[in-house]
Amino acid sequence: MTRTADSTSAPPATSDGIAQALSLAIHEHRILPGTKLGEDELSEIYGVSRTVVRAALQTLSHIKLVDIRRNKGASVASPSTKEAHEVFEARELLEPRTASSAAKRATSEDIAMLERHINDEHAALDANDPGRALYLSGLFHTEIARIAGQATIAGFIETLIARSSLIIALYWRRESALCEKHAHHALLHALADHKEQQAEELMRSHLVDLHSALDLRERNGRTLSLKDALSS
Amino acid sequence: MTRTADSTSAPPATSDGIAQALSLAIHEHRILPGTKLGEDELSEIYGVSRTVVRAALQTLSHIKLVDIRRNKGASVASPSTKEAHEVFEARELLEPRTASSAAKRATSEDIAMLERHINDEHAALDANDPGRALYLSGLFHTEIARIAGQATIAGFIETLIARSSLIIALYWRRESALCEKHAHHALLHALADHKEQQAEELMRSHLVDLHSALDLRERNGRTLSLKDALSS
DNA sequence: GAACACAAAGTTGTATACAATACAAGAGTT
DNA sequence: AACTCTTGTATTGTATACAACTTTGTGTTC
Repeated sequence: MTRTADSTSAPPATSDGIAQALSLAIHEHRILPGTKLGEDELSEIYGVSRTVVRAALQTLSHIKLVDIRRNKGASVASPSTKEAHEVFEARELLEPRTASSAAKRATSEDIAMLERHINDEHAALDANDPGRALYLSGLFHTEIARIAGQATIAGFIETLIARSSLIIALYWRRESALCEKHAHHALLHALADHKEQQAEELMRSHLVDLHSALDLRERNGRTLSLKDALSS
Repeated sequence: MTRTADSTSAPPATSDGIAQALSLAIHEHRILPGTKLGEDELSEIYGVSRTVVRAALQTLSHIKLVDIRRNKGASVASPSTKEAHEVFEARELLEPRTASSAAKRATSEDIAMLERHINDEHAALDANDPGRALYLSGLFHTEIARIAGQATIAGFIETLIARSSLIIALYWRRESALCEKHAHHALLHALADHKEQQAEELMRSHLVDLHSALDLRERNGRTLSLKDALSS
């Protein structure tokens, strides 16, 4: 473990560093949708001026991780059910094809890295750290996109996965993440064996699984996010 | 106050307004790839402080329209040939399916709006304003994505089209934009008649056409952009 | 004359001060 | 008691001042 061990101990005094730190905290569900992100508060935490905090928040707002409203400030975004559907539909459009490309191009180092990610994910689950497990689970998808060698599409997928993390925080239904274990393992084998079509199909069904594991009935998520916000 | 009544009639003193004005200028090829965008210069032009200019530039850098390097400032991005391929491959993945959805959902008002856009585009060509014609041509695509009702994917397509404008500025080969005329007309009819599969296929071949109309041989585009920069 | 070193000018990065807006509480009136 | 208007506080938006860096031009040395 190179540089883990600290939640916020390594202070990233730069704008990108702060954006990344906040992004990680959101991915790991340590900050929940709806949480207010005051500029003064953050600038004190990271020991920089509001200027750089504002830049970080603007960055995050571009990938729709935080919501900035004029004269109202920034808060962690809480996607509506409609947005949730859109995000997963976009993933279902992009990721299967990307998995296919990845299966064609994956090297043995790539496979080793993915295997490492899966192991880390299991370790996080065993350590009772579901937030980190979720983050690593997302990383598995972004790495596949990167293996596919399409940086542009990989960037899109990265933002979609970030938003998925918010959606899961708001609308997740089942307790079991066991299905994922198998799905990721199966995907890994398909990629290692360069079975393009199989990888594509596995990815598609995996995403449909995730999508259907959400509770997206109409009772719009705002109220739920409000409740979350109050609890903090 | 030299508030020059100027090119873009209404002076947008806000950060988003400036970003939009610059984006439009880039779309219309009034600012070419590689052009330096000094903060002082822009802040004087728009009559605001560097603070808001910086925010606008950061926004544009997020959609890869401008390139910001630390301590070096901002300039209009000039995509490499690799990036150009990626952008069009991403479009070929996203837009056909989107056109299909649009064909299913298009209302008569949607069709009327698209028709208006095509007419405007022809008018711009007749008025010898190819930049504006190119911008409107891109708008045609973004409007189709919007009709499809997938705001997330529409956002992706919007950024891809913006980058396409840079790519065209750098690598466009043919003179004739006539092919587009027919392609857009044919697409319009397919959408109006709700012929989903036909719309999907037309969009795909249209994009392949555009892609192949680029000169993306390896002699990387940086030099070309430099030449362009010198000519201004 | 060419190469290097250094100085000066200009540009970007960051912090701080001030202005404007939104939110909350309280006083006063009906 | 309910409502509204006013006032005070807190937070965001913008401008400006200062620091750090990059670049450019000049002068010195070999």
